[in-house]
Amino acid sequence: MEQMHRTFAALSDPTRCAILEMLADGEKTVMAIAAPFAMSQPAISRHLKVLENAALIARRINGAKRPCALSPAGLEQLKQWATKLRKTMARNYDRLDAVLAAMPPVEKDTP
Amino acid sequence: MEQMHRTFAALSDPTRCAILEMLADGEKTVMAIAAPFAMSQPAISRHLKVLENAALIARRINGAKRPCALSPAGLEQLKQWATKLRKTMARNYDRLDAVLAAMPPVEKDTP
DNA sequence: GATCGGCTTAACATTAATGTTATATAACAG
DNA sequence: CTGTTATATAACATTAATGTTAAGCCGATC
Repeated sequence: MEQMHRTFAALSDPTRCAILEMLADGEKTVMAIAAPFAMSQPAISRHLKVLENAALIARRINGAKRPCALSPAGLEQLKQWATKLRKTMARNYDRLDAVLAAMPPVEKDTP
Repeated sequence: MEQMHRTFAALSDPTRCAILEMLADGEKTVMAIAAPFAMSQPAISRHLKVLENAALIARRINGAKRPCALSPAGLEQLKQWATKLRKTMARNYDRLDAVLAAMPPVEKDTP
C-alpha cells in the first residue's frame, strides 16, 4: 500500500487507460492493441511494459505473439486502497462533519 | 469515465498519495499538511491544487486558513472505475479462461 | 535457409512535472 | 498603520515521461 503511486502512475496516461478498457473485453495481441491508436507500435509496447510492471496486465507467449490480458490483482489493489481511505475517513467523519457544519462555505467577514 | 487518467495522474505522485492518507485522518490546514514533508510550502500548495482539480480534496476558507479535506466523490469514482473493468472482464472471462487453460504458461517449442 | 510478421530495445528530441526561491495577497495581532 | 502568519502565484532549473525512427530478435512460412 506504500507504493500505490506506481499503480496510479501506470494509469495516469490516457493511452494506458484506454488499453486497459480494451483488455476488459478480452485478451489481445500487441498489434491488435496498437491498431486503434494514432501512435507507433513501439510506443504501445512501452505502455504495455509500464502496465505489466504495475501488475495491471499479464502477458503470455504464443509463438511470436505476446497476448496481453487484464490482471485482476492490480484492479483489486486499487479498490482496496480507495476503500481503506474511505473507511478511515468515515471513522473520523463525525469530527469532520461537525467542523463543516459549524462553518458556512464562505466566511470571510467575521463582523 | 473518459478522463479517469486525470484522477490517476493526481494520485501518481507519492507526496500526493501521502497527503490523501493524512487527510483520511481529518481536515488539515496547508501548513499542517506541509509540516511532515521535506519540501517547501509552495510545492505542497501546488500538490493540493492538483488534488483539488481532480476532485479528490475540497477546501474551505477559514480566515487566512484554507483547510483541506478528502472529497468522497473522487474515491468513489476510483472504485467504480475498477469495479466496471472487473465486471466487463468477468463477462468475458469464460473466453479468456478457455484460452489460458488451452495454453501452458510458456509454450515456445511446439514439437 | 531466406524472408516476412510480431514485438522489443536503443538512441534521441520534445514536452510536461516537480521542486526551488522570490514575491504578492489577505487576515490577524498589536 | 505595521508587522506577522497563512497561503498563492511567478519565474525558473532540473528531471522524467512520451513519442519517434532505426535496428535487432524470434517464429513462421515458403
